Amino acid sequence: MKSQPIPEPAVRRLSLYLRSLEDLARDRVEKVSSRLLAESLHITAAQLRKDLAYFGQFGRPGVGYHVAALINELRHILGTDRTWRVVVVGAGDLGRALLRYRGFRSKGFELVGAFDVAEDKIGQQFGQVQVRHVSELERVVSQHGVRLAVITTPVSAAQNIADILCRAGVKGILNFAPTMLETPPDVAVSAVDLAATLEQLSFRVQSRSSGNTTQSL
Amino acid sequence: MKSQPIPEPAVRRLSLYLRSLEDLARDRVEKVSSRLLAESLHITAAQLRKDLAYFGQFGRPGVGYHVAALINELRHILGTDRTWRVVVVGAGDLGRALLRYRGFRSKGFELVGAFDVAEDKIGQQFGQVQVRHVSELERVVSQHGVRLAVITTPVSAAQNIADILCRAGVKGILNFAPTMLETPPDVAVSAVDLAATLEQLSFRVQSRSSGNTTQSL
DNA sequence: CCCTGTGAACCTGTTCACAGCG
DNA sequence: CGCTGTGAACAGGTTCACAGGG
Repeated sequence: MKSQPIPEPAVRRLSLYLRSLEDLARDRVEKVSSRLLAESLHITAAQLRKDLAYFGQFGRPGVGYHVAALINELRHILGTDRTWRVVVVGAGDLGRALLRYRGFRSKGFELVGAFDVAEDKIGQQFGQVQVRHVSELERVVSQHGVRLAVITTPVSAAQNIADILCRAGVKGILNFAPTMLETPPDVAVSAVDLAATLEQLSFRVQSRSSGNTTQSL
Repeated sequence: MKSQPIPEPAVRRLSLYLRSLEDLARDRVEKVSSRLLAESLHITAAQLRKDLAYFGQFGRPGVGYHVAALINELRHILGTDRTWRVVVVGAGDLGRALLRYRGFRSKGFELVGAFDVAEDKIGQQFGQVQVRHVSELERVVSQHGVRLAVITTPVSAAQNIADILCRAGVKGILNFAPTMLETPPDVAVSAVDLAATLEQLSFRVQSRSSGNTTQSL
């Protein structure tokens, strides 16, 4: 495995491969070919093999990939073979929905804190965590070594929260506020813009150039 | 404006341009150069000009773009200059959060129906709409000519719901269930996979190759 | 023979640099 | 002179096709 520049789209697809592999493992499938794994994802087999090849040699010619082994490899590559502590800032409808979502834990993410400024939300419990005031955010994040955060605040608060998070040592932010966050270069930001995603659909439907491409952020 | 193949990423950026322009309009800014509009989005001015050029000539040399006019153009291109009726299937935490989210209306999307199978949810009101049983889904969608839908059901139900939606005439699906939907080629699917998005962050943080790229689905 | 890993060819999208208009 | 629109050069990703292992 030589150190190469990894295509960004390849990393996105890794998550899809992992999800499919976990499905296969649940069905007690032990090995799988690139063809079989790729086709349900509407990806070519060559693409899948090349994506994996950026990170190492995991398959066996004539056989395919060992499902359990590849799952472990992918989790290791993605960094989810250990648990990441995550805080959620903004306990509105969306924030609360995320706090109660049970799909994160098994993927290696543990929601350890929720924050808001509204007095009536402070102290309420959603999922496993109680909502604290934002004034405690910086202390909690740095004390617990939290490195990932989710922002579900209104646009008006988002940049300020991002600044606090960066000061406290967060290295990755999942941003649901429809605004561009300015962060230091060592802090990664992924944005989920629901309105923009609907606009994409609108465009594709309207222009009938629809190609049924499923994109996963 | 010649008919060309439009780069898919260009369309995604259109939503970002539109959002920035709407911000400018709110601040009573009347014209803007490609440089100014691009820089806050961390995009090059040439990129922005080329993206717009796929759709027409909207700027004036020496001046820039007229904010209000370009907003209208972009809305027209995206198809959001008219209102799209949207149904939400799955009234769990996430579905309810979307139903209450007020950011869709102003972008041209109107949530007109919510559906679930849980008896205790049927009849409850979230946002402007009441939850109906999924058995009514096909009828409501086809009667009202709904063409966009959001799926927030568990994975186990998602494909079945997608089939119903497609039968009823839906042409675009925003899918939050972490599974690949099979749809006819004339139905567009956009997927938002929250766990996968966190995995991307995990990877970027872990490998410290973080380049602070904000991607918007 | 089936399947992986991979260089090479291909294609798509981005950046550059400049002609031309206001 | 500033700024747009655009062909041309460039970069990044994807697909192809095949060598080689089991």
